[in-house]
Amino acid sequence: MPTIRDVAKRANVGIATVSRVLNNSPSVSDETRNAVLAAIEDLDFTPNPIARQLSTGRTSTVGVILPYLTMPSYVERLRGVQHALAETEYHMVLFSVGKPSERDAYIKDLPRNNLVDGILIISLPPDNDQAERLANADIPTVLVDAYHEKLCCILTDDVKGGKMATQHLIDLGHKRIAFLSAPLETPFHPSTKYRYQGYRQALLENDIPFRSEYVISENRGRFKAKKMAKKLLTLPEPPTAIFAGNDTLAIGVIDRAKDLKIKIPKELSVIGFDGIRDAEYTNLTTIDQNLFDSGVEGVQMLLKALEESSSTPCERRLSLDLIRRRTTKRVKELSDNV
Amino acid sequence: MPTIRDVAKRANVGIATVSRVLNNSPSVSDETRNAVLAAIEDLDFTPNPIARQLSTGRTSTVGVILPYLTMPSYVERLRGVQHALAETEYHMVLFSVGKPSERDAYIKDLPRNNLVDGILIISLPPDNDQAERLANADIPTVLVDAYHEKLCCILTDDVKGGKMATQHLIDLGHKRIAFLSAPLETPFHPSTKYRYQGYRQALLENDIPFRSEYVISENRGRFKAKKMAKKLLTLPEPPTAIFAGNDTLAIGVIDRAKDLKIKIPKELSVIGFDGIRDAEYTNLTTIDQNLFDSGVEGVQMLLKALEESSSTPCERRLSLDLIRRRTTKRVKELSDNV
DNA sequence: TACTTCTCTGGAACCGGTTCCAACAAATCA
DNA sequence: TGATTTGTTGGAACCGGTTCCAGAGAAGTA
Repeated sequence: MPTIRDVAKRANVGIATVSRVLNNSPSVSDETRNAVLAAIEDLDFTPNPIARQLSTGRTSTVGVILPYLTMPSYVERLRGVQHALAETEYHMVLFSVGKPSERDAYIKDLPRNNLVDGILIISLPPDNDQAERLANADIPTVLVDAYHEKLCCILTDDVKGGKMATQHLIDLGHKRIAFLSAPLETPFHPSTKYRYQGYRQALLENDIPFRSEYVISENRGRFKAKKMAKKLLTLPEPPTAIFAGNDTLAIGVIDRAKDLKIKIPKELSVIGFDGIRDAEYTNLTTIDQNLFDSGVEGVQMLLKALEESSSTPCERRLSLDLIRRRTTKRVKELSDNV
Repeated sequence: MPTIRDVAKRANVGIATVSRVLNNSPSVSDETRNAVLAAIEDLDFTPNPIARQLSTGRTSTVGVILPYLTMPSYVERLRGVQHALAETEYHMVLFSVGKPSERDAYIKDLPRNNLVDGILIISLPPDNDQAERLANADIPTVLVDAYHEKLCCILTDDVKGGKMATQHLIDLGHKRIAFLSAPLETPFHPSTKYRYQGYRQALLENDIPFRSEYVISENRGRFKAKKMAKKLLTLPEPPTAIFAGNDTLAIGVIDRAKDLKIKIPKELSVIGFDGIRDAEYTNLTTIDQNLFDSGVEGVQMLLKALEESSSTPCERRLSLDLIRRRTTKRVKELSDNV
């Protein structure tokens, strides 16, 4: 592999001049520049990025820490990150987290080891210690779908979204509204819990009594959602609407309802949360939290921080959109039928 | 940030000795080692990986080139890669490809720029020129779900899989078997075309006449699959079984069949291809091509190549498993009903 | 005792870039 | 004309590790 010195020798110039040409420095005469470019061409020279990284201290790499790619929402956010980074000089190193200890290890090491210029953490809220350390690190960090006052964040208001979903059902006349989700307490992201809080608030504000038998949050995954849905739908007084903690679960609910010959939306309204692609395919009414955009905006915020090398905490709130499709309907017609 | 020289000074040793301690060289006395370790501790020293990379020439990084994460199968393969790499010292840099020009650029640059120690290419077959260059590069390449004689490959026999799927339907007594897929000619991966070839072969071997109206390959995505399925199912003589080019499409077919009140599997058998998670949720009969394992094995093959620094082409064929679930059934019962 | 061998250690060179600084020629100014 | 500025250029130092090689001292051998 030819080096910058080989190029210098061939072009009869100094190594500093070659470096100037490589970095488009204006203070090189056209004549010299052309000679250097010719030498580069002749030798098929490519600068070694590692050497450049060592001497500049910049790696042109962004580290992305995110949960193991089990849920479509993580994938969609990652897609947004990828899309936004593709247009830049930055590379993307993926650190996928399967258990809390891995998360802690990555968050501890990454800011210190000079491997990346900036960090993007997706759906993994750091604790106070970690946030403190990240805020004081030499490189910037942006949280996507997680909040800490000391850091820059791209936020989704899950409480508000939970309220929007529930309110939509209430607006359609529903009073027997169930909430179905994965377990509320998780080692990772608390979004499900917030959505549940939104559900409770909406009920409260509309004077609809809370019924604990209408809340089921046991398992994750579409397969398990079907089991949970059966419990709800075979209650003596089943709900007329179900708010599922995410789209995947909502699709499971719909599957089960079809199996039980319950017509959607005529006999049961179902609303999801996230806005994943499957929701579109299945015509699911949902709260779209603009997952892809969250990745894009996370990158943009990080790039800005890299440019300014400022590290004041900042936050950006993503919009939440109610997407009405074909799984929710006015309850009036249901009453008519009964 | 403290450097190795700071540590050396503090421990009253030479820098070479500190380096030896960092690399667990046996030729350091316990006394000296402890002194160095104490100094490292005192100064909170972390070795700079970039500097190490420059002097050793190794980056401890694997580059993964794969199509934009649109299809669940890519994600599942990536998950396998991630899983296998997590247990090693290697990091993973992601190069996601949206259009052919990006693929070509990555394949051209990555082997030359010293950024990664090895390359994993997923579902993107290189042309002869590219393969030649990859084979002659200083770093090893492994293809996952793609073949070239000059390179190491993890292979899935799509033709065989297509045959297996079709044969399964034939074994169940079906004769009116349709094939529904995304377009057969794509700028990227030809797997769909191979599956189609398997379909044709199975028909031929079983003396079942090919009917062109039973082949539809227009669009990709579950949503579009529903439209294509309608065309098939409203034919004057509709098929009794549909082999869908992948699981996502198969799920679309099932959706549409439900809409049309066609009972599955009683009135229509549906088989998919891939073995994605959604197939399990929806109880879809499918050809499981062990996507996750393909990623794991790709990494293992690459690690082996990195260790041996040999570059003889090699190949490993992944098994294909027919997973019988609830969307295929003997056609006899159908005939009984008619 | 003298010599070889072995264990442990440190200095210097090296990886391949960037950049500070000094130098020189040509151009500008007084 | 001499002094100063401007435009280019090259050498050397630097980034922070690894590693070759030489050397000191201890241990082993004749």
